[in-house]
Amino acid sequence: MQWTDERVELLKKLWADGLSASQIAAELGGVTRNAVIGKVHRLGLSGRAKSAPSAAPRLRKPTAASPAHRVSAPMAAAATRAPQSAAYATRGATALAAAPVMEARTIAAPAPRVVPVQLVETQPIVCENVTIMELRENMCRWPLGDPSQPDFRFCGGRCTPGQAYCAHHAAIAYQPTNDRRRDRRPNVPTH
DNA sequence: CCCTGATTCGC
DNA sequence: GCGAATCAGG
Repeated sequence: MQWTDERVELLKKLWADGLSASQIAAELGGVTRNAVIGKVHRLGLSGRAKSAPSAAPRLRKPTAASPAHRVSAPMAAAATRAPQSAAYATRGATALAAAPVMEARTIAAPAPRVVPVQLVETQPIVCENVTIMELRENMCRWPLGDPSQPDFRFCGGRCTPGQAYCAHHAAIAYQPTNDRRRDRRPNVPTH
């Protein structure tokens, strides 16, 4: 990915809006938060409108050394860090950039608004109803409500980073449809 | 643990 | 210039 004028502009805007580096990275897609921070500094627009605790001259990295400083494969690190970033659509609805990777069909179909709590779960489903701004990598991206409405939220429940949904919503989202995928073992015979 | 920005320095 | 690795902290 490269820092095109448009991406730089968006970066500036989002940074000025107070988004965190990781949030901006997610919005932009194809970059890590490190890249964003690095760019921000290079653009000389760090600091933002904070109480500027700043100053705090950083000590040089004492150890250095670091033999295997970097992974051999250039993209390896980025890949592990941002497997989902590539999935984000940079183009189009910016506000939905962090939405789970789903086809239009999927968006229309599940109508997750009314979450069926019929499934047996050990714990009650806890949807934190977070906004896109509050979404983190380890938060469930299960949409709640109408994406076109201002009250649109995401579940926000805990999930392992890289996973789209929390355990509960993953169970809903990834229900095998039996008649599809027959190449998969229908069920485990015994034990 | 999760996260934040800041810095260094090989590329 | 770029950004991963690292640091320092909340």
